[in-house]
Amino acid sequence: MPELPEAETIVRGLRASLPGRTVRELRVLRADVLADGPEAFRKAVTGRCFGAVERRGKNVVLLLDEDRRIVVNLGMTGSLLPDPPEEGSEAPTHPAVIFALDEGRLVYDDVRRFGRLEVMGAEAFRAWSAGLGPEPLADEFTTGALGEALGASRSAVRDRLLDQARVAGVGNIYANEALFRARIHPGRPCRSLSTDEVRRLHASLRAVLRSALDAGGTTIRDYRNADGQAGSFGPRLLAYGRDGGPCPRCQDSIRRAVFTSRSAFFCPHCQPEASDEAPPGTA
DNA sequence: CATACGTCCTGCCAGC
DNA sequence: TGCTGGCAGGACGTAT
Repeated sequence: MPELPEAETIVRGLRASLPGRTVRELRVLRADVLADGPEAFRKAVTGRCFGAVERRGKNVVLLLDEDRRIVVNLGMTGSLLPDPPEEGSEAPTHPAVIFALDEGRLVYDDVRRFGRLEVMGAEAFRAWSAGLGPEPLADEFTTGALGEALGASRSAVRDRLLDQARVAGVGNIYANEALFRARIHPGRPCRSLSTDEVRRLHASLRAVLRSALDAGGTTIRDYRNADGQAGSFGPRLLAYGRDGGPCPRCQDSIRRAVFTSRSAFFCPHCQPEASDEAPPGTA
């Protein structure tokens, strides 16, 4: 489940080796990860040279010459691994696409193949990026920007945080963690949040993303998944995956609830379902 | 428009 | 012990 911190960790790893490398040959082992099919992809990337490596939300963006980009949506278990592997990097277990470079290789590895690779020209990329919400770690992402993203929706705040068109880069893990830290129940309707709750959520979301990034991301299970470098943030998750365990704040039991077909983790004591804050609009 | 749900895919693990 | 069924979930497509 690569989210923003995991995608950014992959990006930083690739920056050491990828820029300046040329794609000599493409080996497609799993065509279904290529959004526009293997032939179009091969044609679009073969002979081209990699430039900067960037990130947008949970997506890794590999710049190519002539203002083209490979946008990599990592899905649940995707990763981009340099071969030979860098220090501390996992070896590929389920290679789907192999870029043979003028020096070494770049492997797109994906166990479940929910990930997708797509080549975009400048205009297509602009349009795609414009469809995503703001970057939560950018300076422009103020409390007001989060408030706007949540809006007056009746949707659960956890679900809204997962909507990439509202905020880019947040997945189920960090949504739950941010809500725990902000002491907001994940099922609360967005419109019920007070100004102070939005402020707390803004601060906790940015804090948890930064901390996870500093730790190189989260590796939930050690089965060959996700991030190239096994992240060390897992043990520092306070609520996610800890149902039945003690709340680190009040020692009540963390609970798991499923809504919109996804698990939510929360402390029923610290994150009451009904707000005890001032009603919306009065704060 | 918003919301809900099925679909993709494989590995893991609880339960028999 | 070995098998099986359920579960995990990001994003998209279709339905309401």
